[in-house]
Amino acid sequence: MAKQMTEMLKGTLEGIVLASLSDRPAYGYEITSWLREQGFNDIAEGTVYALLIRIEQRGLVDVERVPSQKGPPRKVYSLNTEGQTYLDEFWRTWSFLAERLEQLRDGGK
Amino acid sequence: MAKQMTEMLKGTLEGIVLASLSDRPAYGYEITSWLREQGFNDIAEGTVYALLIRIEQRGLVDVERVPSQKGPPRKVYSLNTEGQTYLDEFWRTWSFLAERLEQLRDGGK
DNA sequence: ATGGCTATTCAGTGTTACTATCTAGTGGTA
DNA sequence: TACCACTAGATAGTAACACTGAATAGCCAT
Repeated sequence: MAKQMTEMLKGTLEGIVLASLSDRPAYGYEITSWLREQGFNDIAEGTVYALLIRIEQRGLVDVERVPSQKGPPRKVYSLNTEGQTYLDEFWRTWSFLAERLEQLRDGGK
Repeated sequence: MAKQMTEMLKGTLEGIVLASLSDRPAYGYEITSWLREQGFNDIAEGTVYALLIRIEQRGLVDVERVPSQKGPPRKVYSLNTEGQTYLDEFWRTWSFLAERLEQLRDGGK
């Protein structure tokens, strides 16, 4: 992937996934496919799974193992209350950053 | 600093500084102060200096040593052609990401 | 049984911002 | 003089995160 995108995703990819989970629960493979549909063509599967493990260990999501007809059991993640709080905080941080950057882009310093 | 902001700055702080330099040349201490004015209260000085060394080594900026009446000589950085190209690429990457996030925020998945 | 799709895990790497500390030059003040 | 504050830059070590590449595992069709 482009190096700039890789670096820019740090911190934001987590928010993207949490925001997606706030819409509806999903499992890792599904999230990866969805990200690719959204244009994040080069996101590695390993990246998504590592992220999911992190947010699970931080207690931001609940996990349920669900059998699949197409392969090994899925780990379905859903945002819990703590995760929602964290997501709200993410949006505040994002908004601050986005505002500063928009100011910078049009209008110079 | 808030951990979310720390992670989100990875990749974007570089663009912010480059964008600032595209407006006018500046030296490290000045950039740090300016960032604080912009609301990035907790950015460490060491972070800015490290970033400036990186973009210098990548050849994105030109450097000039300028004596100061207030202290040791300043290293004044200015964006060069290569840096401008890199900044344009940064804005494209940022736009993509910002669009995706705005979509996510209003409208869900 | 083999290959293809689904699904998850893991070890190792590179990049970046942070903390904490250090060096240095200038000017003011006790 | 000695000390302090402000200006200005450098550096060693740490934490966090996305990536690479590979391995494991289950299901189905040929």
